Amino acid sequence: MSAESTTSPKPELPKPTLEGLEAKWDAAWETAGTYHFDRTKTRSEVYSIDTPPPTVSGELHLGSVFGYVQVDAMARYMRMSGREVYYPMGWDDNGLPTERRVQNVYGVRCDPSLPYEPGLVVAPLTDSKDDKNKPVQMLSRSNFLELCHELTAIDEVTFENVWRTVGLSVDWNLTYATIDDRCRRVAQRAFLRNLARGEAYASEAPTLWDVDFQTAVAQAELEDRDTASAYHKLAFALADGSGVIEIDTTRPELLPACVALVAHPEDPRFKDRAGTEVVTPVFGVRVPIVLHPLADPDKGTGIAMVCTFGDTTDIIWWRELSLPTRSILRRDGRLLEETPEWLPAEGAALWPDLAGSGTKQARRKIVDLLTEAGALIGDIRPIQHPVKYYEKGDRPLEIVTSRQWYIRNGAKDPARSAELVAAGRRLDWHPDFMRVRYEHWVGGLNTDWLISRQRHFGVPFPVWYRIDASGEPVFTDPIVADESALPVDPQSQAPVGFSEDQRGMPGGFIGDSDVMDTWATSSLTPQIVCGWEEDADLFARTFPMDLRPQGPEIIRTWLFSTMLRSQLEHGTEPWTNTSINGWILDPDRKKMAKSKGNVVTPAPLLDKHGSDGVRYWALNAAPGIDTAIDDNQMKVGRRLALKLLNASRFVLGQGDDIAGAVGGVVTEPLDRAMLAKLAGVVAEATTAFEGYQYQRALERTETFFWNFCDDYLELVKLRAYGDDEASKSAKAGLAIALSSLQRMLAPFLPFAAEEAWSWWQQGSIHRAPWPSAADLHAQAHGATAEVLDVAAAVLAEVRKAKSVAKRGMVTPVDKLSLSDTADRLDAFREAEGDVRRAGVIDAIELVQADQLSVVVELQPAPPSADS
RNA sequence: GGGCGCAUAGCUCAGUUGGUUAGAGCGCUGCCUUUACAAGGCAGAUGUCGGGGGUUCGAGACCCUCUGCGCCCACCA
Repeated sequence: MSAESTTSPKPELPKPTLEGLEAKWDAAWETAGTYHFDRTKTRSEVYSIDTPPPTVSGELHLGSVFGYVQVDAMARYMRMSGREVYYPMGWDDNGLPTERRVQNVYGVRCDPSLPYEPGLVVAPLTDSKDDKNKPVQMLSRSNFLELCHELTAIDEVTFENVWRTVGLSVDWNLTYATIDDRCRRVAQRAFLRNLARGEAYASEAPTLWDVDFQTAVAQAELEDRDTASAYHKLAFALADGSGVIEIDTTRPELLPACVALVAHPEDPRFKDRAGTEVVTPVFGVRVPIVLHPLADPDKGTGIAMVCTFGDTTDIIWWRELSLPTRSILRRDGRLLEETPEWLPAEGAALWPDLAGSGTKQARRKIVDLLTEAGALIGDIRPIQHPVKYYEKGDRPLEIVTSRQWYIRNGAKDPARSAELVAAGRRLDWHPDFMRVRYEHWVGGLNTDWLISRQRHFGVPFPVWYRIDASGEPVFTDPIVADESALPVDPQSQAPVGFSEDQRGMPGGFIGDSDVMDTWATSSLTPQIVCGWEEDADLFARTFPMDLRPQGPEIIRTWLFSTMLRSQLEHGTEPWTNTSINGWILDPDRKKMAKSKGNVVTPAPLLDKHGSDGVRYWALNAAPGIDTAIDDNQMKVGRRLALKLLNASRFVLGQGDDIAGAVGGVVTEPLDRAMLAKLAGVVAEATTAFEGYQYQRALERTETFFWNFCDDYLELVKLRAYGDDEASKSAKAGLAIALSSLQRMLAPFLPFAAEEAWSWWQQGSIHRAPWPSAADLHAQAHGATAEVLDVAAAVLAEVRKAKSVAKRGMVTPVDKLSLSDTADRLDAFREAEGDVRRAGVIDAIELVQADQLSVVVELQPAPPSADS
């Protein structure tokens, strides 16, 4: 073998580049089925992941990429460590976000009273003037639903492309959408079972209501927003004519709905007046003074106006004090058209002017009336106070009475609540402190889970109601669908024993017109993906699942409700682990949110830094830890990926049979020391991954890899040239370490790792076995890392001396004096030849001493041309 | 009002059950085109570990307390 053939990189090795790796390897993995689930594996061999189905609404944001990449790194580690990973992907396309998006994109609204128009084509709105001025187009329910399906199908393709670009190792044969047939079947089946067991029930009750979307909302979907409001002090005349009682209210427009005044039972100012009556100003309605401990003597004037219904406390007072119901709001948030029958003549006379007003308009009018009547005392005092909103809504929630479906969630059942807390404690949480949020939520529930929504694009309740002879629906005894017929649409299908022409007729039936909230379906993702009641074989291999990854903000919704459904249906936890990702913060450390307008989309960053670069940034954050968006970290990741390619290229240029060197024997002390050190890093990384601490595995691996490049590679590269035993040992060391390092970086940098692996190995690195610390230890033949540590330390001193002297690294060293302990001098002697070559050192003097000290005498600089 | 988390270099963050002189990257400064890598490499400077108490032979880490920030929850007249 000639000298040239071993001293330059082989020409056929490609010039390392990160460009295009994403598309290249995504296609290759798809073709090879690299991530296809092997369903011959048994439950103990399988690692199943309950992937969060992202809401399909336009664009993914960087926060999603952050969380999903962290899960993917775990999935890749699990796969390499020998588990068969079950990794599906879902799309949450069911529900309000999709309806809202369809309304905006196409300029349409749903009117369920319209007939279906087959073949109707609706084009998305453009930015043109014509489209902007176009009136809203009203569509039948079926046409509207068709558009929902059409748009989500487009969005799902976009989403899948992003996920493929960031390298999620999902099995793309295993996708679901929360509105698809399978999900509707599972959601309806689970509901029917809840109903049969008494866990689901319908109830007519006051509920929080969004007047824009015209639907009920659940406790979990509420958020408080600080909202401008104002105190109005109103005078209520005592019915016996002996004076007035003043109350403060922020909702004067609800005065016609006032049913009582309430004070604290111990409040000396009011307790003796309990049972007496006052007269509402302007409207002249007589209402009682009542006592209840929730009335706070320190708030306002210490006595409050109870209306049906101004806030949730009103509901409690109304229920516990058996007050009458006097609702004045319609479901669209406007005042009733017809004059309320409880108003006396004086109040009734005012109504025609108020009827149909929005709440703001009504407030102005009633304030004017109060002012005229002299019943508004003092100034209106503006305040900011928290008001309940639907998290996706724009106007404060109102409270209306309506018939809704609920699932018992422990809010009214301490035993069930305790079971749910206990189930949460059997889960392994990553990080553990997130468990507290779950426990607080379970403990703080005050109503059962309201699952019905008065919307269109969702899973229908699979029930119908008989219509009695007088034409009224009978809600007490619903007709339920048969499980074998699911999914059903009671709006378009008749129940067994009836025909479609009996719909709405006396003696006939009507279908339940509500749909389930999205969470009522997504709380069943383990049942959906594992084939509950549809694929018993798959279910046995995948359920209960291993991991539920998700965001912290949906512990109260998704995590809790999934736990609840699984407990109710299976009596078990749906998974054994849950990992909760942190937030993405913008560079000012503010949470990224659409409402703040600081959302960052992933595409430009992926383009600029490459998927491996973006992944590196995301994977530096531990589970549950918030992270600021940081371009620098992405650059560092990109550089690490490029370094992996370059180092691989270099090692693979060390001979024709470098792949064979993986099976070689490492004999030289320096090489053995390196493998000993590597074995330790593998052990640490493995332990870290098993504890879901992927970021620690990355940090340890990365540190070793840079030291490997800076020190070990430099120390052995000259020895590796050649064909003697020492050269073979170096090549074996290089090959074994490279193979290990590529695999250890593969979960983090799947594209660069696969590219470098493909240069010398068969098959995908992502199906290659995770390196074994024990094997590496055996190959090190009992060595410790000391020889490498000493040699690297001395080489660093030599480099430093040259750097301080502002000389090049190839500058020869005339003499090196090394002082150190006897043990470390012995270790140094083992690698003396390597250090001598790497540092270009002539003479070496060793002096026994207490600690390391190095004196470097450089060859004198040649006379400089310009000095 | 209650709870959880965070506070370490100019910036972003490590620092596992307490244990030598607290680390990395970015940024900054200097040097080097060297045979894998100049979109690179090598090297250098940089800290009252938020404040105050306490436990301990020893505290960035454990306890108490205060301050600031973030998030979650809460019946918000």
